[in-house]
Formats: sequence, structure tokens, C-alpha cells
Amino acid sequence: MRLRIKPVPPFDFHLSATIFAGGDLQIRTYENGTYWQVLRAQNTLVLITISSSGTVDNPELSVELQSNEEISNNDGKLIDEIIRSLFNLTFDLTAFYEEVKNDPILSKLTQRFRGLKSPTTPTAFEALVDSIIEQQISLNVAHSIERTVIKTFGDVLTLDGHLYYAFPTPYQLARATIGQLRNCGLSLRKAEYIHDISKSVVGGELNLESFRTHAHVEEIIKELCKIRGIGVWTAELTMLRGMNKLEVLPADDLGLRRNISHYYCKNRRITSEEARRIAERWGKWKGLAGFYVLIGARLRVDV
DNA sequence: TACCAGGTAAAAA
DNA sequence: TTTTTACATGGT
Repeated sequence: MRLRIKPVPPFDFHLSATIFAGGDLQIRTYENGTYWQVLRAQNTLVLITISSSGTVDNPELSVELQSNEEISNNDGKLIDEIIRSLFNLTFDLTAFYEEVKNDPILSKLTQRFRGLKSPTTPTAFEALVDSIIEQQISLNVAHSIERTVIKTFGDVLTLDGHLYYAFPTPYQLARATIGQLRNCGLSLRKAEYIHDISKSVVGGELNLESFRTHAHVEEIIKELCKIRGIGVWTAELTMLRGMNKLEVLPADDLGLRRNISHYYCKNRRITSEEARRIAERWGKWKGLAGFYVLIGARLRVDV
């Protein structure tokens, strides 16, 4: 099956997907203009392969769907929705660009990265588990642990002799033992957090997806922070990366604070309060603005 | 070798 | 109530 998706312009697929370049070939990566990963349909795993068939101002994505089962029309619709969410395709960047135009630094970055949309995970659960894994340790170590968790507990799709892994479901992580989770490199604490949260999701006490349609960001943070293992940093990162909450800036984040300081404070170490104060000038979508700053700093773009 | 890395909860003071 | 410590592991 093949889908054609029309993102809201402007959208630069190459620029937006480049952050995944060099990713694990069996999980999710972007190479030679092509992005791929496994998504979960109703009853089957589907490998999606996305490439651009349009331009920044008239964007169109061409998506190939492959599975070992038949892909129903409903599955096609579901996957279509997930892909729109994956790159925030229905978000209108022109409104964001208007919002930050009075800040000279972001003005420059948005011109340089016109069409850049921030990526999300297919489920809020995945963003939450990733965020817990990424607490305190370097991203390098965290990503290695994430890959191990995915390949240990996630379902595998075999196509043409190639293996592709899907992120584990709450059920799969709830069923895992603490010992198995620790063997992936997780600390005892983090193994417990992830295990507990997975059990709550399976049991129905915690519905992470329901927060997506919840408008009051501060209330979501308050709710998430009641859960053992989740602080403000984890809640905010999960919302930005897993619930399409582009207004949320994870200001406690060490790396993001470094990136903000690179442009606004001459690389001096800044507090999260200082970061939030600087973000005041970015208007409504502070999380997306932070993403532009992050990408700018990573690509060493001068302003 | 020691120390740090995109935090958090629990122990100690 | 406030401050200090333990935690996993790869890189420097």
C-alpha cells in the first residue's frame, strides 16, 4: 500500500528528518532521502518508508507501507494519522514564525531552518519511557540503553530477511522483570519506574494518550509529577516529544540550557529560571522555539 | 583514574 | 524542612 500525505506548508522533509540520520537501521533512521520505522496498526506491524515527493512550499510525502499481513483501509487511515503526528505535519509554521519575529536570534534561525518541524514519538508512552531512560545520564548512554530495551522487549517484523523492531508496548514492559530491565543497563530505580508505569497503563489507571486532548499544560504536568519517577523535566519532555505540545519548553534540560546559552548568554552555564526568562520573548510555542535553538546549536549556525 | 552526563527519590542532617 | 547522596554506563 502507498499513501500520499499533504503536510501544511511550509515543510522541509529533509531538514526535519535529518535529526534521525545515523539511527539504528533496525529501529528508525533517515538515509539518502528516505526515513523508515515500524508502526503498530490494529493487528499487525507495518514498516513505513517515507520520502518527499514535493517541495517546501508545496510539500507532499510518499509513504510505502509493508507488512506480512494484509493492511486494511482502517489501518491505512490509522497510519496516516500517526505519520501526521510524527512530524507535526498539520501544524502551521507561518503562525510560529510570526510569533517569534521580534526576537532577532530566532528570526535568523527560523529563516535558516524554514520548513523545520519537530518530531514526536508514535505514542506518549514511548516518549515517557525514553525520557525516564534519559534522566541524568548522557544521551549517548541513554540511546544505547533505549536500543537494548527495544530489541529485548519489542516485537520484530521480518521483511525480505531484514529485521525491524517496534517500541515495546506497555504490556510487554509490564510483563518484563526488574532483573531483565536492569540487564538492559537501567538502574534499579529506573527499572522500577518504567515497570510501575507500564503496569498502570495496562491496568487502565493511567491513560497517557488522554492528555493529548487536554488543553491545560500545567495541569498535565501536575498529574504526571504525582507518578513516582516523573519530575517536571520528564513531564515536559514527554509532552513536547510525545503529545505534540509545542508550547512546552523543558527548561530544566541541561543540553537545551547549553544551547540557549550559546545564543543568548555566551555559553555561560545558566539556570532553568534564566532559560524560562529568555523564552518569554518566544511567544506561544516555546518548545518549538527551543527545538530551533537546539538544531541551530548542533549545526553550529551563526546568527 | 576520576568525573561528568539532557534528574529523581530517598536518606541524612 | 532542607541538604546530601546513590544511581547506570560510555566517553574524556
